[in-house]
Amino acid sequence: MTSAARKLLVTSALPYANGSIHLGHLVEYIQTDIWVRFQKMQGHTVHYVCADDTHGTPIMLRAEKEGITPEALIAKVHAEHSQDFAEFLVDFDNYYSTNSEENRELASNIYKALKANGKIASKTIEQYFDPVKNMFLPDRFIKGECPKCHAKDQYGDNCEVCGATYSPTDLINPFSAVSGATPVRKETEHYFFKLSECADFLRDWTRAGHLQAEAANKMTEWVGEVGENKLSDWDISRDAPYFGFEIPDAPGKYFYVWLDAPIGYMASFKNLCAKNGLDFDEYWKKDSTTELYHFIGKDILYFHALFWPATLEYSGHRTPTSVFAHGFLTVNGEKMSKSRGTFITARSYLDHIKNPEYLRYYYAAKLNGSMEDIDLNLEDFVARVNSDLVGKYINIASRTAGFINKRFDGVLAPSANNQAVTELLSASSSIAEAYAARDFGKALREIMRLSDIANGFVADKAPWVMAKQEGQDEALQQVCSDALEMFRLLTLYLKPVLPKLAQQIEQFLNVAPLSWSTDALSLSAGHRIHAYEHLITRIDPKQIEAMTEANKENLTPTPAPVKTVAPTITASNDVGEGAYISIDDFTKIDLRIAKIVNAEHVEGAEKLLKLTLDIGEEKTRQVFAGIKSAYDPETLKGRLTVMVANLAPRKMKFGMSEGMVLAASDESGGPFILSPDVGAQSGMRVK
RNA sequence: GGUGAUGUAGCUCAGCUGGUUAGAGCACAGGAUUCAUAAUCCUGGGGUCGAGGGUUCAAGUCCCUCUUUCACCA
Repeated sequence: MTSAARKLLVTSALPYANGSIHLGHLVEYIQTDIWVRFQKMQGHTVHYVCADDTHGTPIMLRAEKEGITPEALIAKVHAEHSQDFAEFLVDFDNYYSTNSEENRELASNIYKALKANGKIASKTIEQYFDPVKNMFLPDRFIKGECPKCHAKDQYGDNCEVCGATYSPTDLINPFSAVSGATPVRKETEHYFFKLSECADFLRDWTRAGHLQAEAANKMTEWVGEVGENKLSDWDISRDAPYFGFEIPDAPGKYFYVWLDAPIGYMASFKNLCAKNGLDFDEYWKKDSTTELYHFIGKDILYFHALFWPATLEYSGHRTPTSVFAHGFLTVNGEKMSKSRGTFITARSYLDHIKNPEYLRYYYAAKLNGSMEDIDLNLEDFVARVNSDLVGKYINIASRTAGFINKRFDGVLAPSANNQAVTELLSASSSIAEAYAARDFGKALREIMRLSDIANGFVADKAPWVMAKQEGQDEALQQVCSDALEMFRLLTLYLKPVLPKLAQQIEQFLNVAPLSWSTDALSLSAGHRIHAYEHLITRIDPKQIEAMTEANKENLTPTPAPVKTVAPTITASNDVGEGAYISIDDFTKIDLRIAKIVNAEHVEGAEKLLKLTLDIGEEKTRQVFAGIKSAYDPETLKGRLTVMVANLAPRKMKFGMSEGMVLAASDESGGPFILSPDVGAQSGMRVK
């Protein structure tokens, strides 16, 4: 281990100010926080900064939808995010916002520097424009028919049905997801960062050890070999209306959110400098000797390993020391899913499981510094926390402190160099190495092995036998003191992961805050500890059940959730709060009489029936409805009912669901599907 | 489709540059123990290391083909 004090600036990726923090996000913040805490415990100077990523079209449209200003929206989200992070013990030195004066100034200056360096070009391009909303449309806000498989209602960049990728101009019958209008193609001038001219720099940079090996391989694919030019220029401007920073010399043009987002790392740090009197340039100037680390998800490697270093390099700044990418989170082996109840927000976890350190421990046990995805297996989570933390680790104090307090008035015996204690002590450097390498899983495996040694030591010495014998007081005090010394070391080793528990234990042991430099300072003779109280409790599997249950989206009448269609049509949650809708809003819903021509069970689906509906179109519609509990498919065939015909089709595990059948239900029963009166025909509009 | 990863006991994962009978934790079975939040300790069962081919004295570890899962393709 290096002992010289280093200066580190560490970041986690900026969460977008458009939604809540969920367990997937937390992998990264917990990973970074553990690493940062470890580095601080090593005595290094570390600044950990982050911010909300606040710009872009989705934020603008969502604010509009909620009837508030973007500033109000991002302020609200900022408060929520800050609270979530604080409760998960993610200890940022500064949590800021990309919508700040510091960021505006830095983004402008970087842009000017790039321009002065000849790295900015302007070009007229043709883009889809929404004539009703009077705005250019990002790819994700244009929908239409897939040019390959002709699936309807696909996004402008790729088809969710056949997986084809294309540009929005390839879509058949495109429409704006914002207004529904048919977009027109319109010319506009855009500014580009000439990334193509940075290929040589990036080829070298990506291979110079700043990236994990897998990431570097991936970059080679993108940058291309020498002589090959695979990089194209990067479009960094957007037209008004856009929520972001206006480009200094270009009225009506704004920086693309991905330009100013990473600059937000700098801005957050600059804001911290102003508060703490730190020297901004020491960390960002071209030949800085400080270290800069970015923790990110593998999905945004492109931005952090190509755009970002190039932006820094050609604007006269230092480049990152390392970019650490991690994989995604799966829950019970599958992508997080709202219908399975595994799309769990930070808040929901806190409400049900309460203790954030359990999740920190489990994630740490799974993280190894690679880009592999990690799985949160909820059963394993319970078993691991209960067994490792309660059964093994905390048990050491629980089973020995009582003797010390009752028999020796809390006073410890002088530390005797016994073999078990020595072994725990000598593991210090290998555990530190594992932490430094972000192989937290390895560190925790080692720590649990040491916990086993400690428990084995206690079982071997059997202090409870000594307690009943005459003249064994000294030995009893010695054994328990040694066990508590081992407990102190284990607490030190676990502290980056379990900072709050460690703090409580420091109090119980009556010691100063533990750090790596104090590992050898064993509890001295005559040291007095406080009474032991239970510090953590086991997780009841019922808590997990309740949590997933609470996160299950209501599957009735159909699992097509309004939340996952285009952000612009996201329903607000204020139904029932007296919010009225206009007749125009209502007429947007195309309700039709549908004849159920076929109904069948879906293999593997607990709640769904697959319905084939005739609504007078050439083709029938396939709809998955969550009504299995109440209906036998046979009794449905031939019936008429009512369906929403223009609901965005949704890809489900079992196929596409092309609409939604209406049904009534509440806690007392249901679902009950609707039937029209006699005379109604398939395809009739309901209004 | 292309590229990069990935597939090791029921579950979650270790296995470095190829080298003795493939490891851990949980779960399971038997025993011990009662200090401790039914915690702990000892012993044990359980794997053709995704499939097939190849290189080698020797392959989970290298090469080829196929396959699983995931991501990326601006």
